[in-house]
Amino acid sequence: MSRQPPGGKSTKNRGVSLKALAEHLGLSPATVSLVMNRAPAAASIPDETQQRIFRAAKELNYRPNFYARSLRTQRSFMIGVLHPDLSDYVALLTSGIEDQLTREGYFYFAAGHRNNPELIEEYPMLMMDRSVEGLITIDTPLQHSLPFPVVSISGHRNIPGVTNVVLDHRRAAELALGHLMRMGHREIAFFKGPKVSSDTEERWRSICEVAGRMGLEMKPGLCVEIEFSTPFPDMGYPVVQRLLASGERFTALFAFNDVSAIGAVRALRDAGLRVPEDVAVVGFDDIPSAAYHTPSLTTIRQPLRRMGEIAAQTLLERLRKNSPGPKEVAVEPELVIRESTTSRLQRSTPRGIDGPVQNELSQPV
Amino acid sequence: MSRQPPGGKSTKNRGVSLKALAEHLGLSPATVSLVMNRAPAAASIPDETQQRIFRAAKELNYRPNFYARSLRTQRSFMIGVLHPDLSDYVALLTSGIEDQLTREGYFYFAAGHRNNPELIEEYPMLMMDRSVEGLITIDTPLQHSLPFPVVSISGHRNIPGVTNVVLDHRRAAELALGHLMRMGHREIAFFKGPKVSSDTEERWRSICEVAGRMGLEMKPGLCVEIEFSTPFPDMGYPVVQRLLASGERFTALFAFNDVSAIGAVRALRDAGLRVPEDVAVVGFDDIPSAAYHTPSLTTIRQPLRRMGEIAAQTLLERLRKNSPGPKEVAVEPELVIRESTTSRLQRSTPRGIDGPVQNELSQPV
DNA sequence: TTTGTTTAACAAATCGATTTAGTAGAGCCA
DNA sequence: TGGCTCTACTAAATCGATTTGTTAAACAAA
Repeated sequence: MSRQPPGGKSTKNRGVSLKALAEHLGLSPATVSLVMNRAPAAASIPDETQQRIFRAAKELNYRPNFYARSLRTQRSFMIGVLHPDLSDYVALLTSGIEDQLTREGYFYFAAGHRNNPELIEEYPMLMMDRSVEGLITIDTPLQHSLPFPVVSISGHRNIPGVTNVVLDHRRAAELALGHLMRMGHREIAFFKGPKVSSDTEERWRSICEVAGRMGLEMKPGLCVEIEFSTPFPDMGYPVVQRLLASGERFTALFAFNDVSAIGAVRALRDAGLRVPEDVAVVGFDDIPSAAYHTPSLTTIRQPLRRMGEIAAQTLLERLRKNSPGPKEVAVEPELVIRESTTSRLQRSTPRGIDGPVQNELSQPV
Repeated sequence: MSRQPPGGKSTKNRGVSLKALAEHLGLSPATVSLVMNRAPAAASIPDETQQRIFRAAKELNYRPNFYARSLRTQRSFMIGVLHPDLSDYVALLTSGIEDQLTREGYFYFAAGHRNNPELIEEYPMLMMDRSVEGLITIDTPLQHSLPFPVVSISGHRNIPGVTNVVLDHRRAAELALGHLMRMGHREIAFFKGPKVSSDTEERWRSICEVAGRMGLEMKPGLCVEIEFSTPFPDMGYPVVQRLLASGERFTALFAFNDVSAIGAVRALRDAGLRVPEDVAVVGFDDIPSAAYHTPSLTTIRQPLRRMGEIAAQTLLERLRKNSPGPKEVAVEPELVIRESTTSRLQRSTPRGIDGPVQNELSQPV
């Protein structure tokens, strides 16, 4: 609370203050402030004086002290962004968030909690200390309400004051399983996400439900759980090794996300299996590199950039209106078919993240 | 300068102020402040009173107003981080930076300029307005000095007040070309990076120089320039298409970075060429997914996380000592040999980012 | 001439801390 | 009693803005 590192007063070399500017002009700080802020009260000040003020401000390169202003106005134009780690997934969301925030003059603090429960608890407080006006959480299990508006991406808890931006996971499961079943697969292995990921439960529930509805049996031996979470493909590798070691037969695999799918593909190939000929693989997210892998990944696309934009817009809207905002905003997934589920002859050139290949085939292989 | 979005006073619901706390205790704000900050002047205050203060602070959940404090002390504990875009490369660096900053109670603002010169000019000013104590730039061509300490990662300009954290590009070129030549390659194609990337010039110069020294001819027809910069592999794809269209023969390719290498591999394969059998490919950076690609990428590893840490440490050190700091800090690259330059029989399992495969072969293929 | 209104500004309080320069009272000594 | 040193605090200035309530002067209306 009172950490106070030594020395260093680099904030000192600031330019002129409002007072100095006013003095230079032979006016009072009040007048200058009113004019600079185009306050209604400045209406009575003659245009000539106003121009004089603006000119002097430019000339002396006057820049208002943000802290002094924030202290007085109780507005910080700061948003906190809390995530587990800077993965591809988070980076895309953050791009979308940043776009919208800067558009309205906001900046953001980002912080990675690495799934450490203490940090998940502590960071929102630290951000509050720094007077953020609101918080966006990404894949972060918040435990309780906070004294400012929160928008949660892929959070699924029902917490007062928190707006959830969520993917329609049921639809996602339908797309993935529908595709695999149309391709003739019946022995499908499933990755269950790591416990720390807040999408895990919801996604798994949806898969089970949809599989049931489609009459697809989910063999317990083919359901494997990812035990740890990293932003790197080593997340999926050992899981497939376990699966293969069990001897259980399967012709397709629905991974938890693209990153684990990539690790899975690697493990399959290292075991001498071909993708998609021996095992078809479906990822989740559609991160940019999914289109460029070999084989390119069939995946359930989350509109990540868009989700980030929506989260930021929703938060700004809540701040503007000072209203509780919606409990939930849903976005729709999309099936992107690429090589990892289709045979060589049928595949086509990947077109990067904005031109997903959408030529779904209706015949099983 | 005076943008003032409407309404919303969500910063309002703050807890007790120092004054309120002092009143509650029947003491003056001065006393409470001295004790809370463990100031030397608090030495004369009896332990019992101190405990009383701490207890009350905890009880009323007193949290100092950061802006008020910053205004008074002229310290913000804020650092700016400026980058082109949130790529894998940037994400890793940023992780390293964040680690070091949070360790000392600093937060950071991140902003992506997307290589827009106006934003490159404007963002440092906006950050100054927000009273950052220093700035870390990543792959960003700064034009001039700034009124606070700056550490630049992969910046190569010599600007007063800017410490450069740079890779030893000569060594990098030696590692890459040495490896390719030992593998028997003589017709090597080269990617020259996009003009906007600040590493481009230095890296290219080093390659030319080392090639000359090694007696390797760089055919103009095999030197292709990447025309645009994205964080995605579509950066390398069209370049290889051009190269192939030119009809010039080559057996190896040294890409600008891993991302463009991945795009290149894809283009080669789409053209019916095998990697590494027909064309060997070397990347640059060693981003996490390089090890998981098919084929896994041989690459020149930059210790990105470490570079981020070094940048942050250097900046904090400069702030602490209020000194200009070193002009330059160099870090060493490392050759990581994987499948994209070695034939199938010789390859081994990738071990993720921390266990690079180092069994360099001395026989040409 | 008096009153009222508009114009063009300013003084001073305020936001919530930090920090310097004091001060009232106790204790001790001569 | 006076003078000195501690002890345990506090008053008040300050950081740099914003904002409310006045005010002096000019002008218009009665």
